[in-house]
Amino acid sequence: MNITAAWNFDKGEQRKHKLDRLLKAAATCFNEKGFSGTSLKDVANQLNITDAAIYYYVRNKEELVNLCYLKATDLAEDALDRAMQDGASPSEKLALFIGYQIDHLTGAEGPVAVMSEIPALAEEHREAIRARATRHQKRITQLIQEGAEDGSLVVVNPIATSNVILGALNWMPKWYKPSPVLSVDMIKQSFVSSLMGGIRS
Amino acid sequence: MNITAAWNFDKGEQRKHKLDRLLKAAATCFNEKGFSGTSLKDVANQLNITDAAIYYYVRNKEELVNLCYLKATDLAEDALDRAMQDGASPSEKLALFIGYQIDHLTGAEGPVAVMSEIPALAEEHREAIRARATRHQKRITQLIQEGAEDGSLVVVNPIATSNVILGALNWMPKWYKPSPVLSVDMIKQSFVSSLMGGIRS
DNA sequence: TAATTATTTTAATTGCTATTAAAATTATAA
DNA sequence: TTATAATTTTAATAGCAATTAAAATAATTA
Repeated sequence: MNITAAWNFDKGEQRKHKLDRLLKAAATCFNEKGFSGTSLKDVANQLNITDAAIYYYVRNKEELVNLCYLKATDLAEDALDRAMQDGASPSEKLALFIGYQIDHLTGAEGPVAVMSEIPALAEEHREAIRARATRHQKRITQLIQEGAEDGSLVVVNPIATSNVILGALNWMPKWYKPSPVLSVDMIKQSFVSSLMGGIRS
Repeated sequence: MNITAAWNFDKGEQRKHKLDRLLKAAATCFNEKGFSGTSLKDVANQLNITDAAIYYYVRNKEELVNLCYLKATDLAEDALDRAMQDGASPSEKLALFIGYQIDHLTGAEGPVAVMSEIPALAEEHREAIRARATRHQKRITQLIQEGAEDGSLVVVNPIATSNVILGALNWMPKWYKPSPVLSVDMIKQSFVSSLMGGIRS
């Protein structure tokens, strides 16, 4: 019985693990060729399976993007949540967020899909993702605003500034690949320095 | 004869103008739904013509993206060229480049297509675009480097920094729309302040 | 081992979309 | 006006890619 339970557990885990690999393969393709430019065969090839096998893990292609975008959203929110917890000042929170998010984008949970084809989502999913993305950006804008108010940040316009920060981060999966010449740590320092030095007072 | 020449001139201009409108409609669609996610019918609908009519102006869909990407590349290079001319120090050149590029992204030449599906290009075009994009980024990296050397900029890593700047700019077409609350001028100031303040010594 | 369940593949089917050719329309020139 | 050239549309064609159902294989359980 213990054994049975253990096996069942493993099976569930195996399935989850395979879905995970599927999402990673999909994200890789999407970032490279876009959602619509990626065929299920492209994704399947990366995993040495047939395109039809994908349907065992996912209802359809749309669900595949949706899961990728949900994961991307989860990670972004997680980075911000943790930054809010760990940081003392708005300025520090912002710097931590940038670092945590870069960890996600370059870490083992990745690759993270760039959310650049939200209109391709089914209406329900689209609105859900949009709402969370909007909320996320508002939280960051708010943080910048607070920093401006308490004097720890010097900001021309909080909305534009949040777009600068999120733009630089969103674009990362487009160019990043592990490299000895440009370590993740170097990237983090550089991003924080470039993005924060300018608005930190 | 003068009249004939004038008419011929106008005809050529009209054709050019229509191609121009075509490219703008295409860029709008591409930025919204991606290259592969955009059908020629989508583009045609924006212009109140039939999808087949597009083939009078362009050989095929691939040429359409290529022209969009060529235009995007031209504009980016133009912004940098002019900045190099007009600016005195590396720091000033960089700031001018950011401003000029935002002018392009928000101005009447736009919308400018985000070059996010380069793999969709035919091999020849792809390599040509890639080469120019690489060169463009190298010039900016170089500029940052020079600024670091002459002490006008403080930089952790020039490559990462150029990615921050280009990422923030590349992402702009994804969120920008004319708005009275957030003027182009405000955006320019904000971008320069956020992106430059941090690396300016 | 035999039976059952899970996973993957093979082999259709279907619809969409790029592309083309021919026809129709519109504009220009004589 | 009439002929010629430019532009657009209508009406195919053709191929790809998502999806599905049925069959095959592999794994698990009894």
